[in-house]
Amino acid sequence: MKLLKAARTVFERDGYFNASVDDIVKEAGAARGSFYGYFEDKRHVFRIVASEVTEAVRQAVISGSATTGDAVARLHATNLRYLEVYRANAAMFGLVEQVATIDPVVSADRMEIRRQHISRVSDSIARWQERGLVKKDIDADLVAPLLVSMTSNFCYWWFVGSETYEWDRAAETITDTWVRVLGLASPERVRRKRGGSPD
Amino acid sequence: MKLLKAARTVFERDGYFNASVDDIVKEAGAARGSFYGYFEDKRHVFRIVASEVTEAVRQAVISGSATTGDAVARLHATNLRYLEVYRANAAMFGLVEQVATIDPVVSADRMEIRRQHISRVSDSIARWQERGLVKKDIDADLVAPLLVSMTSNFCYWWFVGSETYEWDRAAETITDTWVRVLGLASPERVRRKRGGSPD
Amino acid sequence: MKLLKAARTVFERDGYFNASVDDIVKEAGAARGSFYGYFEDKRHVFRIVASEVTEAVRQAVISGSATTGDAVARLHATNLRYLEVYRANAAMFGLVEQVATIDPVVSADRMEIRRQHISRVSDSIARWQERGLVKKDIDADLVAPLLVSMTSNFCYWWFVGSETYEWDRAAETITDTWVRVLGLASPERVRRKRGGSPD
Amino acid sequence: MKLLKAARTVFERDGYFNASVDDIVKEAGAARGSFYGYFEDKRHVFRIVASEVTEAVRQAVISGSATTGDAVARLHATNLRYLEVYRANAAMFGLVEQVATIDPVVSADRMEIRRQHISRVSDSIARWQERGLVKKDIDADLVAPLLVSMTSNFCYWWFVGSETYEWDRAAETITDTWVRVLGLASPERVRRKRGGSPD
DNA sequence: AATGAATGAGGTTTCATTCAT
DNA sequence: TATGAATGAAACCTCATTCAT
Repeated sequence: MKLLKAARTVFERDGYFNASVDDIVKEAGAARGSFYGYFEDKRHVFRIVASEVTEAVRQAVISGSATTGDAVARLHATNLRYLEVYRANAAMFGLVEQVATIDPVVSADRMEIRRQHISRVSDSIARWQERGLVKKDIDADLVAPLLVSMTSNFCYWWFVGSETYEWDRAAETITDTWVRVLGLASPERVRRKRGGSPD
Repeated sequence: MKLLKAARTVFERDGYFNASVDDIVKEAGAARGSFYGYFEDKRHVFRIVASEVTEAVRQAVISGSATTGDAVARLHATNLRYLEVYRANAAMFGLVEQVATIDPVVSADRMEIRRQHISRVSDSIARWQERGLVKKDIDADLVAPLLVSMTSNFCYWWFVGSETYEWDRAAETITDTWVRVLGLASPERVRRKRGGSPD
Repeated sequence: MKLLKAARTVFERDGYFNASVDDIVKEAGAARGSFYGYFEDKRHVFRIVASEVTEAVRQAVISGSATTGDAVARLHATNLRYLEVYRANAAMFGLVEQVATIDPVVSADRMEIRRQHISRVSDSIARWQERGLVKKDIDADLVAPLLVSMTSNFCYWWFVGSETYEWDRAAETITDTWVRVLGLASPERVRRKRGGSPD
Repeated sequence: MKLLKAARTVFERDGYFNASVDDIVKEAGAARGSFYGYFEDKRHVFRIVASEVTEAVRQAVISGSATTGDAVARLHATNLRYLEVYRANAAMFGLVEQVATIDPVVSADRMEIRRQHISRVSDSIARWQERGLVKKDIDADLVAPLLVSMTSNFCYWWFVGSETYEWDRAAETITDTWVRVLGLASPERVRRKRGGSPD
């Protein structure tokens, strides 16, 4: 919708706190009062805009859970999908972090994404452990949040902040680091070798 | 100083955006105008309060660079120091993340801390590589920011957010994860050519 | 407009410096914020109110430039028009002098009025000199500002200050003084070569 | 005194309204509170500074009342004295006009100067009329304030405002204009000629 | 639904003045 | 007398929100 699109434009341009309802309606070419026919207030419209983005991240993180094929290759594919979604929505994703610090609803959304992300990683680890690809002494309840923090926060400084990295090398190093942390062996390697110090 | 202490109290209680200069002077039992004898505005007083905290983090991260002794033990000590400083200043540290999104000065401070933290980790990795404790093919320019992201963001969700972890186990898992990522062998282990989980 | 009228009322009653935006909105029966929908600040609204008055003066000073008829009679008519406009807008005219000392825009307006006034007088003198009603050795570049100063400042003390003069006698003395300064002879008098006090 | 001098400096530099007590004590190198040991408030210190200036003008206007000698020459001398004092104290004199619009005491002082100036001119006219140098039909009660307005306001625009005139020519034209207004004949001319149309 | 003028609470900031030392 | 920190009244201005049209 016109106002929703305008809101996202203004938020991305000015940030949440500098954006005023006025700026949004001006951007949309609408009248001041029209805004309140659609949204309760600035928070409300932000929550809606934000949910578009968080949904995209959820998709990137949740999908592709095929249980067959090469584990490392699939992990890498998931990581690449995550990096791409993060980069494409960097501005809004930065804003979600910003607004989460003051809006309980956005904060809850943000936590829910992380929760799901962690959950998905935990499940993967458990599956790998069952298949003997990851040692049983890996504490998934701690390692999963650590890996999610590592990846999401690295993306934050890369795509929202001003750190610059080379795409391929960064993506590969991320996956490589996951592999080292988990001692994740490719199924082939498991077959061939005994097991698992990270290479 | 009275107003500085009050400012920190109010910021930690109400957050940056809900805090007003009025609240601060009320908390300090001072008059409205007194505030402006010491600070230019709310931003200014926040920057000062924040710099106290960022300085504490800097100390935790920078100090203790003895080059002898057990590498893993010293890494663990540094991590513990970091966790303790983060926990002790959790509220303010959360605020720094919050305000960094809108105040360029706080943002620059925040970036500088990260830069120094990464730098310190890079240096450690380089030293370990020279001593043969870490393989040369570890890309410190990417692994250092990844490790810093992992640790700082995990602390954020733990101490500022509402995730709960058991202190000892979390601390040990963090160090353990660093060790796995780097393939860091204790000097002894290097000598004895024996694997083992870090203490 | 409601606020503009209220602003003028308050300015005339309290002066520029004692008037607050609050007083103006209270006088208008409007809300604080309404003011800023129309004006940027107190200065701005004053400039608008002032421009109404300066425009009135400009009209009084510029108009009626018929080139025929009795010179003295027409001079007197112009002077009367000036006195009337000054008296009718005395309060505001005093304020313009007051605010001109601190607001560059009002100051520029004030100067422009004087410039136009002087210019108009200069032109008249030149015309009279061409027609032989005023001697060529009159230095219009100096005499015009002197006459304008005389008239406007006399009005200031009369209508804004507390000096009191009898209307007819003052008006006639002013015109009479202009005539003496310029040695302005009525066309008839020039023809008849007879002196006479201006009507 | 140190504060008085500083006050004048600050007033002349910043104007009355922009000048703060703070600026004055800073200029004087004194402490905030010291000011109130000497003056009641900003108005008070301005009144004192102003009275120095108004006294100078009073002197220029009142003195030199010798009743003998050439009338026009003495008039010119008085006018020159007035111009010189005005020019020398232009900044403060402008401020007096400014502050007179809001401070009753300064306003009264300003009026008193004008009253004395007018009075002095009236007396001169009366004396000249007795001596036959000025016609009896000149209405001194109106012509005196007109001449004072002319001279003082011309000086205002010249020395305080931004109008520029050549000193000698302006001074002579002023006196010349007085002479025309009054039909003032030099005693010599009176003796030689019959009477008095201004040359 | 759309409009946009009007609202007024809420914040910011200044500065003349006081007062304990 | 000198100091300068503290005071607090009084102004300023913004902006989310309402409401009559």
